[in-house]
Amino acid sequence: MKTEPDEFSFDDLAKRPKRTEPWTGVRNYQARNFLREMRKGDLAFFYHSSCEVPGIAGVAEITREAFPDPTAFDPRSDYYDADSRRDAPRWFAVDVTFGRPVKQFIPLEALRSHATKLSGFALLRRGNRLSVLPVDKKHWDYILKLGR
DNA sequence: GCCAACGTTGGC
DNA sequence: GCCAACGTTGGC
Repeated sequence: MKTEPDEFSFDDLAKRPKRTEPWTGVRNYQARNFLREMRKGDLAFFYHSSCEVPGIAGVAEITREAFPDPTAFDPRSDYYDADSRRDAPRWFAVDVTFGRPVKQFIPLEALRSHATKLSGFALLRRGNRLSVLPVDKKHWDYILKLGR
């Protein structure tokens, strides 16, 4: 799961009540579909994007499965979408809870340097812009080791 | 349904 | 700030 640390960082997540934050504002259908596939207890890499050193800062846990994204119903929200109605929601959110930091931050550059082992990992695909994307088990395990 | 124009993302 | 890569929009 990607976030711009200037807006909301992994440290910010740790400071939230119950170390939990609703993951709202996803407005891409493919990313939304990945969100909806998440199950309670699933783990996610918390990725910092659009910053000085992009990369993985830690591990988070999905603590609530997909529910209608309330920001889509709020005309004052940047993420308001008049086409998403309460009786037919278009956008969804999940609750994300702080899991643990990785011992060493894993820069995107490091991930790229393991491109062979991480072949097929969506984050490394050219032109990738999804804010929520899947991680294969084998990739997950390999990346975790990079952060030890 | 096509496609040009435009907007956004995100690494560099 | 630049720009490639996409997604979305809207005219036709």
